[in-house]
Amino acid sequence: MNNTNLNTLLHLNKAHTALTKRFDRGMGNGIGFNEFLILFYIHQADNTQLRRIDLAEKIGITASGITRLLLPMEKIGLIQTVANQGDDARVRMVKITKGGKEKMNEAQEQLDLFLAEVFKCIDDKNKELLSDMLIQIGGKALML
Amino acid sequence: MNNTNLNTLLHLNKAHTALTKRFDRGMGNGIGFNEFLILFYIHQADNTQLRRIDLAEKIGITASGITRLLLPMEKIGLIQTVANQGDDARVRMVKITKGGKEKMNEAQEQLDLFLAEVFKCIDDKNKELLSDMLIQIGGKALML
DNA sequence: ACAAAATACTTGACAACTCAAGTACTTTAC
DNA sequence: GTAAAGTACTTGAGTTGTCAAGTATTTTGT
Repeated sequence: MNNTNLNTLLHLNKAHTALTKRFDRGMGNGIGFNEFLILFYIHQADNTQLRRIDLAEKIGITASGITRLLLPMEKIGLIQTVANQGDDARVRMVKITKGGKEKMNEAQEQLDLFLAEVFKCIDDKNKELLSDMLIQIGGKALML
Repeated sequence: MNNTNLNTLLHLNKAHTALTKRFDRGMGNGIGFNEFLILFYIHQADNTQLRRIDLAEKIGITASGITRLLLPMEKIGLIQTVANQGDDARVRMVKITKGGKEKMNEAQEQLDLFLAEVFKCIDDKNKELLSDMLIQIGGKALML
């Protein structure tokens, strides 16, 4: 038994650490991979703002982790907390600042160039298939 | 522009965190995912022993991280350091103990069951394709 | 209508790393 | 043959999270 499933997980783990660590040392311009993800997801959201808990769920860390990550980001001026304009007084919306948007764009440019190289040898059809499988895997893992 | 490459990375990131966190809370029987990987890779190696630096490279953390992770594992009796029997006095070989092997087998059984469920909806042909793509991606990321 | 459960966060204590620098060996180059 | 560079590892200090527990608010069930 070659244990294909486990080996796939091993390869997924290695690809992930290789990609994120490559980002952290050299592409982020001072921000880490998860900090980039935070900026990116906020920027994509309606009104460029998101609830902390949704952010946590999207990037796969705990609510407490989000609190910890956002604190220095707010001090540096990459994001800002918006007083709840909805009806729920528990939520604190996070919004991206102009400075945060600039930082994100810089990082994304470099990341796009890098990813283009990394994915160059994979054709579009397979790239789509890869994406779909990863979505399925991630979804299943959360359910079980 | 849908930015497919970046989206693929996002899905990869999410699948990875979902899988490893699922392992950490509930399947490891007290050991974390990286600790499991350490045991697994040592067990697979010739003579069931490995250099610390090779272990670090395999699981994608730094040499210093390995030192830090191995310390409590040796205290608990999952691994043991073997005096260098080679010619190089710098290396400290890590060997898996009987207890470590048992712990690994328990964890691997649970992990295999879990992974079988996660990968159930992906047929063998695509699973192989997925593995190959992940290997390519991980390799490329380290080179660039 | 109101107690119980759930949700959105924050906080203290701690785990799992990283980076830079240091030690101890080994290899390379002249 | 020896100085310089490289490799294998450890250590101190800091970062990036986690988990368990707490607060404040909202939802649910009766």
